[in-house]
Amino acid sequence: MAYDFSVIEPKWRKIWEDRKAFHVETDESRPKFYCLEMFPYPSGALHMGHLRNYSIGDLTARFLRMNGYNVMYPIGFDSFGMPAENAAIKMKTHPAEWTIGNIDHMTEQLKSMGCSYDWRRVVKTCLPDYYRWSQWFFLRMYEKGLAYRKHAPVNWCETCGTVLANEQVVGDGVCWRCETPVVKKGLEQWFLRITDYAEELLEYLGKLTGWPERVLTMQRNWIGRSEGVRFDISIADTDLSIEAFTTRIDTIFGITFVAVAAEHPIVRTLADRMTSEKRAAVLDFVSGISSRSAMERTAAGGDKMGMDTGFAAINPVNGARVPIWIADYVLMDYGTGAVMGVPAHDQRDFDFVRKYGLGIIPVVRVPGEPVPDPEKMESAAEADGVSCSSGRFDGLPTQEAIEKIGEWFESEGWGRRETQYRLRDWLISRQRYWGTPIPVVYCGKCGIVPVPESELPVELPLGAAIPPNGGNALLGCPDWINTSCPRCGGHARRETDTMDTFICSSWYFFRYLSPDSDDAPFRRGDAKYWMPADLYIGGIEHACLHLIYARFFTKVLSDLGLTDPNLREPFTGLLTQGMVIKDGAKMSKSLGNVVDPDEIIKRYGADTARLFILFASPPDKSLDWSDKGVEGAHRFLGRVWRLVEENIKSLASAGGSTVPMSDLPDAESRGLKRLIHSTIDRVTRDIRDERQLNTAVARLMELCNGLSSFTSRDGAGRAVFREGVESLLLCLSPFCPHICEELWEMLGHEELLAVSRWPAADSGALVVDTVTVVLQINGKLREQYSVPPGLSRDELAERVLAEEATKRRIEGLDVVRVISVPDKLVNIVVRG
RNA sequence: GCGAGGGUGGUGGAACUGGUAGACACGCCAGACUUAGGAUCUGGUGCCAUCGGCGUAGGGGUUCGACUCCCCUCUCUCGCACCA
Repeated sequence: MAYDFSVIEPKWRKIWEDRKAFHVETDESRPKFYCLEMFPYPSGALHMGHLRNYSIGDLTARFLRMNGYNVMYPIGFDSFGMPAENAAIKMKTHPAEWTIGNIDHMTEQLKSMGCSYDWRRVVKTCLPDYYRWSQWFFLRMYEKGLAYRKHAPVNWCETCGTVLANEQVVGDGVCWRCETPVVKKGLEQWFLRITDYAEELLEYLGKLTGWPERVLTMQRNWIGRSEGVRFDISIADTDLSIEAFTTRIDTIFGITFVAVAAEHPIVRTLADRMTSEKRAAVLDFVSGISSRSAMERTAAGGDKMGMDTGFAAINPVNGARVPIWIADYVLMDYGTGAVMGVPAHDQRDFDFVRKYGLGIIPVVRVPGEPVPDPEKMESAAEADGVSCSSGRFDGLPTQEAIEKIGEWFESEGWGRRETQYRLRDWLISRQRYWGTPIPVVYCGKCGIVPVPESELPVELPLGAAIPPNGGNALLGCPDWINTSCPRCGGHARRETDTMDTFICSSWYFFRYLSPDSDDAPFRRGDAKYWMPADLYIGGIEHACLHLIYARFFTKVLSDLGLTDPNLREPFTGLLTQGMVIKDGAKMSKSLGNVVDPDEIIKRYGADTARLFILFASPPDKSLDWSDKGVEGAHRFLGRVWRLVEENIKSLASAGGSTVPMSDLPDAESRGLKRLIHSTIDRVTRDIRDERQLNTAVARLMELCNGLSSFTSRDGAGRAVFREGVESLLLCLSPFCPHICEELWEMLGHEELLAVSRWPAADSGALVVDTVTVVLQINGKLREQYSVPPGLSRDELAERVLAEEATKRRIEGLDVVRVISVPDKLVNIVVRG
């Protein structure tokens, strides 16, 4: 009987399901492991990235299950969002229909992979029994002031017809989904106060030791903390002032101008006090800047644009009058929207001054050198040094000057020290239909009124017709929009914006734990037992999106008292899988280098697909797809199959007992026994400690090769052979579960391999009879010798020096030194 | 520019705290079995060569000994990018 995966794979999936092999429950008496994967968006079909993600996840889940852990390993679908609406228009269907159809298809695909999910726990975020809890969280946050509505300049994507959060504007200022350049628009929108958590989000990054450094750095940069001084600069000959923020208050004596953002409100105020001609010029300049997208603004290659307002600012420390300019490099949404211009010590200010011919005043010098000549400066001196031309602060090292001048500003009442973050509050409104409705109504009398908890969920009207022009379908649902005010009973309008889908994915990993809970989003006890997730596997593209939002949500849930107060982080370990590459580029439809997982599974089986993916490269590195490599993996499984099938009689008669090393009569059997246990040892360490799944596979291939060439299959040898085959199947089963399960059954086992115990390496079987040591002469390899292990430094040197070959090698040479490393080598240093 | 991670055979990739570079696999070559084989099995395969030499992006250093540690340079990928 040949290896026929098309029969074996469905057979075992059915048996696993029938025997509920992967059902899991909260069980305080057992150690838990929560293995979480980034759930897919139901775009239509799985791609190779999914296959890789879930192969790694299933391997982990199966490995830990066999190692005695109570393993939570769930899956779900992140099923709200734009693509469903686009597809609905294109294919003349309804987003719900399209989405549910895709979920069904992808569920079949996921099942065909043989992943050991607890399928009872599937979460679909587009269903009311899920999103009602997103709405419920929103209400809790609204009560606490964490959800609020404000008018602000926001990011607008014309193609998607909606606003976006800052995190969803990527690259050169384009929409994360459709890559349309994003423009600013002033709108009243809902926000979540994630900035309240900026400090903790940053601080706790230091505790996430199981996260890749790369992701931590990206989040650190995104949160962007900086300490500085916020202070007032008064405007000469007016009653006005401007607030500025700086991290380099030590350079305050070097101000030669003040720059404000084009969008800064002071610009209008000042414009109103200008001559009509000047005013028109200024407003024209400002609207020119504002109308450009972020992409256009940065595309100019850093060339800075500015215009003099004609007004002067007064430096608080010395009364110096400096011009106030409008500059396009000053951003309204960071700091105060105004900066003090210190060209001597800030490259941007320097560039600006170069262009517009403003002055330069150096106020920091290199210790031991004179004050630099501003005429001869070629770039700004941004490095620390000592203060100069700064009155009584002269001679202070930069850090000390920052400290002292900051104190001075506070004591004079000119300003205060402050910490700034780049992180902005999370804009969650979306002018889209296919999302979680925001549970508020607008009443003419009462204003914003939250929908009472008892009326949740606010269900999305499924009858809505999707407008072909891409607008929000909810606007076409008057019966849904028009409602009564929960407070006064009068007429009210429902909020027609829905929530950002990243809300859905910010807490789904809690819902998995209590999927049937209908009086709370999840049960506290379940969360206490399972959270935080021990390993989270997914792509790095979510480093500053989902992974920040989910951390924020976890902290909020904890502060709302819904979870243990100590649960501050959702994911202990994070594994960011590498991309799947083909022909040197990421798989993509436009390049035409996509390989369809379905076809691979159909042609070679899921076991082969998984094995190849796990073998071809370490999980966190990119993976080069190779059709030949897949065939190689398939061939290997064929060899494993034949190893059992062709020896089944001998294997069956061997029984289950193992023979200790000392009872093995021949060297070959002892060698195999040693190989078996060193393989178990290495594979276990590779998976558990290093996540080096590719080398784990390599070890198992070596074991298979060793078993294939093993000849003494009688008596004690037969028992060792069987032990080897069983160990191979046990260790290989997390990689390719179906074939291993089938062969396991052929060996006469009734218990499922999937729930069998992972083998333990017998340290007694790891001992070796001899070791190979090498002779080096001046560090170059010359001879190899077999010696007993454990010789001392001197014994080894003596023994190697006594060898004829050694003597020949050093004959007539002057031995200067002999270095001996036990069990490794002897290096003879010679001269002449 | 800043930050992170890489650069090892024809290819994907191994190499524990410095101690036999190239595990394992792909490809290739040769052979066996076959009507045939893109099936399977066996052997070979870093480079140059006659001993021997050279090899982990390049250059320097530390060391008895360096893919591994230190310094410099080049290069690739990813992320951020006027953040005051």
